[in-house]
Amino acid sequence: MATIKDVAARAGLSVGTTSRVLSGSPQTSPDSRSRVLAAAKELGYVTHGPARSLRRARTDVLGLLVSDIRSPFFSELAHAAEQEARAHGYTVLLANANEDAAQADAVLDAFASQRVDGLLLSPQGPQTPRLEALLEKRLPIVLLNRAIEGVDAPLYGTDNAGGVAQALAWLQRRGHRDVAFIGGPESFSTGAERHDAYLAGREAHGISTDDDLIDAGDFLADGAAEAMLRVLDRGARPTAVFGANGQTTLGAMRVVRERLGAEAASGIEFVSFDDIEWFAYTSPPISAVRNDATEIGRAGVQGLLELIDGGTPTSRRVATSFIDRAKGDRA
Amino acid sequence: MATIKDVAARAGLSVGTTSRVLSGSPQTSPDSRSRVLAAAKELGYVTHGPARSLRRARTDVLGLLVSDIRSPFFSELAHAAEQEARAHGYTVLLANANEDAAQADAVLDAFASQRVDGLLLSPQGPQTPRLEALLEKRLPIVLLNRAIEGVDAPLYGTDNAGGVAQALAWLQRRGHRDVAFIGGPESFSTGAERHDAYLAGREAHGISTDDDLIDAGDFLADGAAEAMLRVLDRGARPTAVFGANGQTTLGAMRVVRERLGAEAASGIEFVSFDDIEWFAYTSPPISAVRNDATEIGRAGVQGLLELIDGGTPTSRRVATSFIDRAKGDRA
DNA sequence: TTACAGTATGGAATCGATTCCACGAAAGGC
DNA sequence: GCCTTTCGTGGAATCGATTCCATACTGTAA
Repeated sequence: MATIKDVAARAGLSVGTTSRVLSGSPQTSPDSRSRVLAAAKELGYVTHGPARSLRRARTDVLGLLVSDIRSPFFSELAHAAEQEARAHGYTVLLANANEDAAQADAVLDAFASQRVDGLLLSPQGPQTPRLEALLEKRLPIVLLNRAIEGVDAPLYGTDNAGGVAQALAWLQRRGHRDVAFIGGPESFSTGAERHDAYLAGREAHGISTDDDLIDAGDFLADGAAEAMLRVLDRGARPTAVFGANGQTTLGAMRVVRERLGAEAASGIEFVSFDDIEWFAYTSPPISAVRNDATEIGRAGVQGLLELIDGGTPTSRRVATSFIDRAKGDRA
Repeated sequence: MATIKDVAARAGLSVGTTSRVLSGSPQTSPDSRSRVLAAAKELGYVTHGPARSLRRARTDVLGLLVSDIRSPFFSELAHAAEQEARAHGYTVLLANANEDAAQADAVLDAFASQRVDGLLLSPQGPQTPRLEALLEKRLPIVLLNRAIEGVDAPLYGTDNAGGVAQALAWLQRRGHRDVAFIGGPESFSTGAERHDAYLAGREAHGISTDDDLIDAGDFLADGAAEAMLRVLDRGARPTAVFGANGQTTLGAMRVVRERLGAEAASGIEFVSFDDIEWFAYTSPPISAVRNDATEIGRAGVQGLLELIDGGTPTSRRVATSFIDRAKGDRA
C-alpha cells in the first residue's frame, strides 16, 4: 500500500506539502496541488485512517448500539442514522446488545477502544459501569428512544404521549368504551410513558376506567399474551384492545383469537403503538401509531454531531402519525 | 485520557513491559503483571485502537456493505454477522448502498481508508472500479448472497436451486398445473438462478410450460405488480403464483386482488421465495421458501476470517427451509 | 534600494501503541 | 564454580499521517 511518503517522492515534494494538499489546506500552490493529486491517483493512494486518527485525535467514526437490529424500528433507525452520518463524513460502527447488559458492556469497551467520536445509544435497562466511565470521560453520547435514569444526555425518541393521544382519539371516534390496554415494562421509559399517558387520558376520551381492563407484559409477544389472558380471566370483554408496542398487540391478538374464536376476534378492534408494515394484512387489520424511526435516527445523528462540535443540542420528541385501518362504521 | 505511558509510570515500569503485560505476552513476571493491571484499572486505561492499528497493520474491524439494512433479510444477516464477528474479537462497520453504485463506491473508499481487515459485500449490479482496486490490493473480501461477474471471491448465499425445488415440490403436492412465475432481474445472480431453476424443474413437477404464465419484475413490489398484470392481460388464469422474492410475491398478490377480486384471490395459492414473518397473517397465507440469513451471515464472517488468516475458504450455499401455510386440501 | 508582509515549502516533532535489540540476572549443565 | 541458556526488562525505532516552526522567495511600499 502506498503511503504519503511514496506520493511525496513521486510528486517531488516533501511530505509536509503533500499532506497539506491532500487535506485541502489553502497553503499550497496550484503547481504542487496538481502534482500531488496526479501522484496520488497514479499510486492509488488512500489515506491511512488510523494514522490520521492518531494524530488528529478524532476518528470520524460514530458508534451505534441498538438492542437488536432485526427489529424493524431499529433497522429503519440504523439506516437513517448511517445515511445521515455518511452525509457528514462519518462512518458508523454497528453493534447489537441483544438486551444483554454484559454484551452491551463489551461493545462499549470496543467502541471506547476504537475511539469513536460519539455514541448513539438505544439503552437496555439501567446504567452500566462502562457507560458511566464513558460519560465521565465526556464522550459525546445521545440516547435513542429510551431514557436511562441518571444519565444526562440528549434524548431523541418518539413522542409517546402524543402517540397515545392519537390512539385515544381514534378509540373515541370508533365509539369504544371497554378498551383493554396491554402495557409494557415500567422499567422501560417507553413502557412507563405510554402507560401513564393512557391512564391520564382515557377518561377524557370516554373510556372505562375499570382497571380490570389493564395489564402489562414485557413488550414481547408471549408476555403480552399472558397479560391479555389475565384480562380475559378477570371476566372483562373489551370491544377494543390497545397494545403498547407491536409485539404486544400481536400477542394479545393471538390470545383473543384462541380464547374467543376467530369470529369474535374479528369483531374486536385492535390498535397498536408501533406500526408494522403487515398490520395491513392481518384480519382484522390493526390500526397503529407509527413511529418515525427515520426522523429519530436522523435527529439523533444531528444532535450528536452538534454535541461533538461543542454545542448543546436539546432532546427532541418526534411526532408520530396514526394509521387508521378500521373498516366501515362500528355497529 | 490515560495512555500507556501513564500506566507505565504509575506501575513504575517501562512502556515496553507495560505493553507486553497488556497484550498478554508471556515474557512478563507475575509481579509486573499485577502492578500493570492494577495501574491500568485505577487509571481507567483503554487501549488506543488507532495507535495499535497503526503499528500492527490491522484494525480488527470488518466492513459490511448491504444494499438496505431495512430489508428483513439483510437485518437478520447483519445481526448474525455482527454477533459472529464480535465473538472473534472484531467490530463491524455498517453501510448501506441503497442500490446506488456511487454510494457504494463512496462507502468502499471509506472502508479502505479505515483499513478494515476484510469486507463482507452484498453487491448491487456490476463490478465497480473501487472494488477492483480493493481486489488488486488483495483486501480479503467475501460476497454475500449475490455473485458479481468477474469477481473471484468466496460466495455465501442461499441455495436458490434447492429452494426452487422445494417450492416446485409443494406446487406439485398441491396439485397445481397453471402456475404463474414472477421472476426478478436477470442481472442479479439471485434472479437468474431462481428463474433458471424454475424453468428447468417445472415440467418434471407437472407444471404447465406455457410461457404466458411467466414474467419478471425488478424484485420490488411495483415492478412485480406490472409483471403480474402482464400475465393476467395475456389471458392466463393461474391457480397458483410463485414470486421470486418477498416483495415480488406481495406485488403480485396486490394485483391479483385488485383485478380478480378478493374472493377469487383467496382461491389462488401463493408461494414466495423469501419468507417474511407476516406471510402467516395474509389471507390467504403465503407459503414460502425461507432463507437462512443467520447462517449466511455467520458463514460469511467465518469464511472472511479464514481468508484473513491466509486460508482459502470455499463458497457455500446455505440450505433453505420450506414453510407450508396452505390450509386443507385443494378442491 | 531597503524593508516588510505574505506565501509556499522542507524538516522535524508528535500522536500512542508494538516490537526488536541489547543487557543484566537467575537458572541449569558439566 | 564456570559457562551457557533462559527470562524479564528498558530503551529506541517504527507505523503513517498532521502540524508547528523556520526559511526562502515573491511582490509591494516607503
